Amino acid sequence: MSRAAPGLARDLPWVGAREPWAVLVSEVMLQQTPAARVAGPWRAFLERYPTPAALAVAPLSEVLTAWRGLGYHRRARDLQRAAGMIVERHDGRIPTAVEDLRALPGVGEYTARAVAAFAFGAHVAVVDTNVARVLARAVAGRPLAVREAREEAAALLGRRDPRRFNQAMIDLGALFCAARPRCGGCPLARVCAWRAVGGEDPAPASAHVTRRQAPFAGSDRQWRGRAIERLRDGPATTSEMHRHLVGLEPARRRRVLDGLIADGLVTQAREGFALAGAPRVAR
DNA sequence: AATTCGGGGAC
DNA sequence: GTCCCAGAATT
Repeated sequence: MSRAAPGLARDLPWVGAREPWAVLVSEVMLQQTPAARVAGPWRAFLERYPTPAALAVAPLSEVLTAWRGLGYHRRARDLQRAAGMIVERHDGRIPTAVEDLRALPGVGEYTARAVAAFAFGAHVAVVDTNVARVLARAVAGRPLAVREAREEAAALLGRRDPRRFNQAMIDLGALFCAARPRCGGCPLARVCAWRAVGGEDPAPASAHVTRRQAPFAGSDRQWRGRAIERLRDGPATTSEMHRHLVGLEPARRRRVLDGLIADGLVTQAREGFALAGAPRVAR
């Protein structure tokens, strides 16, 4: 495995990986999830599901358990659906074209381009939250629209190696040009447009990347997570589930559980609830 | 264009 | 406590 410049790149296991399935799994796990938290689950997931075909035939309940610690459980569902599409439509191999990658569930503009660049060496630039900050601050010194950010990234890429360029941009954004800037030691400090221009931080208003989130405490999201976590230990009777969600008013409890069922993450039988796709257990 | 979706670490 | 994380789908 190749490795980016020591001292700049973080020690993350997927950096330098080129196997397309491994790259796709990493990029999906990294969506809105701190990189440091992904490392462990990524290795374990690939060991358990080394190919798209292996994931496609697994019970979703098992996949959701392998997803523990990552959150955003619909990503796991979509990744499994993507694996099924890869098996059926692409002969089990990850498609190479950005357009075909983009058609997979859970694969948006960033992820499609990241897989194309990192797995296949395609000559495309990625713009994630890290890159968007670097472009807005160091390059432009002003807020950038989504389209402008993509154009700036492509222009900067030029004829460089897309793997190293994109990784370097991401690492600059993660290590120095972070949400809370750490300009001391930043390799770009001498040429940074924002430092030259001054004024307000141009990053938050750029590229629709830094959006504020609703409070998590007490939210439906928190209760959904609590319900999923309970079901990772196995099926729950209705009363067991209600006991586990104590403190949640019945109307919201119904909404939360119905939402999980509508998302295809949970099934409800007359005995109670279980993670979707769980093998039937005789009693 | 605005919401929804997890959960934990940094501060 | 607040902020934010290698976004995407839905409404």
